[in-house]
Amino acid sequence: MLTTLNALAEPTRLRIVELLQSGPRFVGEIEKLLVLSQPQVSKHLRVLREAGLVESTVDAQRRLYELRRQPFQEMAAWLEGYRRSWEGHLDALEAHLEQIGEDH
Amino acid sequence: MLTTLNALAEPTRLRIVELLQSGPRFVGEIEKLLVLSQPQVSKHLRVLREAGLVESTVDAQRRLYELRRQPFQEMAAWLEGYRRSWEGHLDALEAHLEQIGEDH
DNA sequence: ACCGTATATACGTTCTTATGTATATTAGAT
DNA sequence: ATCTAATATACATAAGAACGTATATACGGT
Repeated sequence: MLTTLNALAEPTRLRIVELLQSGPRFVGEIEKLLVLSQPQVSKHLRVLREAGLVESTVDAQRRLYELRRQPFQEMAAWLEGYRRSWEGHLDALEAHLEQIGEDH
Repeated sequence: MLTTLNALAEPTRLRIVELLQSGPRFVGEIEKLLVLSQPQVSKHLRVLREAGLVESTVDAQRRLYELRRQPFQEMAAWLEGYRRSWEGHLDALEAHLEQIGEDH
């Protein structure tokens, strides 16, 4: 979770991830679309790759980068814990409704 | 989103947030439970507070800190975008099955 | 074999941020 | 009014990370 959060908590990397949400892109595409220097893109992609957020496939001398599902699923699962911890805090009405629905 | 991610992308702060998931705590409690220096706790709580992740209420000279729901809900909503983008991206087989089932 | 294109890496520099130590603030108790 | 407890802040230092510039690597085309 920490490595995922750390990778995303950088403005440029978050922009790259947001871009990749629309589909896979080559390094050069990212560079031009987001107006970044080429080494900057490669460096950030490396961090994202090592964090498991993206993976690349080779196409001649170009590399196509795309998002991996897993870390996003893990974040969602992690957030579930918080959602539940709040759901668990039932107020009087909710507790009553819970009670009523119990044996259905 | 960035400020939220940034606040969470620090080991000590993430530990504090995880602790607060179990319920509100005083600064001194956090300090002892996580074995941190007092200024360290205050500083991190400040970052979390300014990022909107926690809020504090005053009780005599102590301050009770607790999580705020909003940023977690926002993260969940943000992740929804990614979940949907994958649901939408059908591969060849899925697209075919989709095609077949079209007029049912 | 050579050249150009695409991407990655190395290195130095700067900026940000976490930490420790010391001190300020605030509130309650005596 | 003074003392103590709880928390926040200031300042200096150190560690990590991002950026730019230069260079290396890998691959296709000629």
